[in-house]
Amino acid sequence: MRLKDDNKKDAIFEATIQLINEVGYENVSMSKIGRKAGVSPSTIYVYFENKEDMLKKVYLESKMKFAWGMIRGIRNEDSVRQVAFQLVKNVLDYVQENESYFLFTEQFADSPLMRDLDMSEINKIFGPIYEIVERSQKEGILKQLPPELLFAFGYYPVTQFAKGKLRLDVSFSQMDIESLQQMFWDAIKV
Amino acid sequence: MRLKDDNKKDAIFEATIQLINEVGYENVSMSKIGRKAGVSPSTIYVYFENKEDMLKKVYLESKMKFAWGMIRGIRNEDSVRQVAFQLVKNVLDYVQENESYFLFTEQFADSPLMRDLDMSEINKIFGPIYEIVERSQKEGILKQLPPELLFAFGYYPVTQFAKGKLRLDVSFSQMDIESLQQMFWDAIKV
Amino acid sequence: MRLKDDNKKDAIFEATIQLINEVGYENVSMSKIGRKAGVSPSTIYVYFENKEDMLKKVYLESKMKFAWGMIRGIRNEDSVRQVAFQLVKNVLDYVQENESYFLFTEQFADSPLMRDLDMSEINKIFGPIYEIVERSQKEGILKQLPPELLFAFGYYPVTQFAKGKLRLDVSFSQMDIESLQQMFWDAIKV
Amino acid sequence: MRLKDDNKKDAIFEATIQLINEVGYENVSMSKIGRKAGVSPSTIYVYFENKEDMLKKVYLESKMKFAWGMIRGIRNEDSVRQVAFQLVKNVLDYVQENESYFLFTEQFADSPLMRDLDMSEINKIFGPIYEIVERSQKEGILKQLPPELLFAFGYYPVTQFAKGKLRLDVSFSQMDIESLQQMFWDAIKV
DNA sequence: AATGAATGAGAATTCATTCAT
DNA sequence: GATGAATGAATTCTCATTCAT
Repeated sequence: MRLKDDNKKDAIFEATIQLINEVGYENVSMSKIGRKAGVSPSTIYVYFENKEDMLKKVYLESKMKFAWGMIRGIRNEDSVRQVAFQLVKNVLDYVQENESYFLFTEQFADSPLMRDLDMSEINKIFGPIYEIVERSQKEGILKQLPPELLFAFGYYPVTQFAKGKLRLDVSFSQMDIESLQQMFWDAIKV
Repeated sequence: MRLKDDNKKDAIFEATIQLINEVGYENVSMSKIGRKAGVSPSTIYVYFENKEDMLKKVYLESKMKFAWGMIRGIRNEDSVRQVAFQLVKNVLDYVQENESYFLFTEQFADSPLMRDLDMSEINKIFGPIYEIVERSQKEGILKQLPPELLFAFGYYPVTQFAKGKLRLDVSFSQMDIESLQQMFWDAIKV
Repeated sequence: MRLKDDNKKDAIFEATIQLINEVGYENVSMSKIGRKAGVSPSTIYVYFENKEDMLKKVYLESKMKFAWGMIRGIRNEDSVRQVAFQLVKNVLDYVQENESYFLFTEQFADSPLMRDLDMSEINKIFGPIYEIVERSQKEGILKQLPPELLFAFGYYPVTQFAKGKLRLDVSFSQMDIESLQQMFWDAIKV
Repeated sequence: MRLKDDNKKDAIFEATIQLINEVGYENVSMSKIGRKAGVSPSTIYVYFENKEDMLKKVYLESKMKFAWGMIRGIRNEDSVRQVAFQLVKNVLDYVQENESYFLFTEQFADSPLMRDLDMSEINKIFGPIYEIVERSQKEGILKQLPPELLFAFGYYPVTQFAKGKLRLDVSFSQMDIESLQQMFWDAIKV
């Protein structure tokens, strides 16, 4: 009996992400993924129930990776201003270092396929940040608004800006980073 | 010889948008679109070169509609603060009044299909706004940053927030609107 | 616009029956049927919903043909003995003249696929026979048993006997026919 | 080295029959059979050459079982009338007590898969019956016809009748049994 | 212009069988 | 002997597009 080979699963993950970024979801077939991953298309069905199951799992893993990237280096005792600046920096770093993972998730963000996924595991990762926000709101440093609204200004403009740069194949300047950090901070601080 | 019938073209546009929102892009076929539009699938090829051509045209038209919605009621003589507030309001109004058009464009925003589209016609619509921004930067009211960066804070957080609400099928409160307006303004003003 | 071509439908019917007799149900694929019928496999889907739908329709049509063959030449004023003899003769004639249709239906008689088919249309064809049976039972000529039980002795031994002969590729002698008729009659008469 | 395990072989037999009755031949795969039998699909290949070989062996074994069931309790010194009545009774009893075996064989009776099987072993079981028939024909009790023709009236109407009852999930009444016995007897006796 | 029939190409998936342990 | 992983070959079915009218 052969043992299940984790390399194969990883190769399928990687091939899926690369291919979808290269040719778009609508042009990705199981046999193309298999070919790129170096396995038979039917082997994919040893590791996943079907195409949808596979895509969802790749998506969740990518999101999880992103979440860990976002909170990297943030400590509970940091000032909320520091945290805000760090978040923006982390997002930009992650996007740049994990371009293909990032673009893959963006392409599925609005797909009906990814509705109703259980994101609770991922959201838990942001627990510490929520605590800092709450504390800072009590201290009167942050606007008294739902945290989601505050996050929105640190996440969406940053990722969309980054996406534009990736498409043009240019990297971010130090000034870009500082501008985004400052604007985020101005948006959420009292 | 009958003339090409604009009603039919419109029916095809509308059917495409509705269908894609209902069942997702991957489940939309030319014959389903034809059926919903009340025409034969082959009739679609009288009006469009092929499926891709059609989707691109529907996408561009939707984006155009959105652009007009965004600058609605904005006049050159308005203060930039007024303009900023109006933009946020316009986005939210448009999204709410044109849900299916909006969701359709969002679903394709990151699709490789829509890469390399000529958006210059659409960008022209924002000409007056660019002028106001430039003027305000000279007057020292707005941060001295690329306009795209400024816009990013008035567009992405707002649309993503709106999308979340649409998914939950709830509308925006007056406080939601004011919060988004104020945060946008705080982010871009000096 | 091309018109639907009844020849194509017939060709598909015929090809299905021939193929299933030649290689068995488990080895018949839509593409083999298409090839034999001289059409593309996808053309079959213009005429039928799917494989199951097609098989059911071919089955029902074959059964209908058989039913008409069974009552051929039987008139209400015939004596029940005459009718019984005629039925046996008709079955044998039909089987011999429509070997492929007959063998096709036999192969599906016990298939789960053909459960729950609406046979009412077909059963109606036997209405006149039922009347004769009823009449004869009142007259004390036939055994007082459910008609299905009576029919069973005129149908199953005859078809199964015929099937055996077909397999050996021999035809029925006059004596075979007369024996089956007499045995049927002895079984059901009082 | 372990020995081939008859329990496993039996489990595979049983699983095959149950599964085919439950979901139909077209939906039965080697791995489903393995799962139901509690063995790996590849284990089946230890006991059988391939799927076809396995099905044929299961079929032959089932037929053998049926044959033994049919001659149960019949002794050479019984009168032929007794024998005829007993045969009908035996068939009905067997069908009722071994529903899944019986339905399994019926489903394959006309399948090309089961053509060209060597049934001589099974036919030998009926030797004693043939002797009784021959004797009775000499004594002028039975019609002077090929035994197969005589058997046909004791076997096919009975099994088909029984199958109809099984489908409706009802059992046979004493009157059903007696009717079938009497009709069989009337059909074959002089 | 309009259309329903027709189809080649390709999709996801299944499966009997073999492989490696 | 026993097994789960692996796969080539095949299956059903869909679909964008073209054809013939």
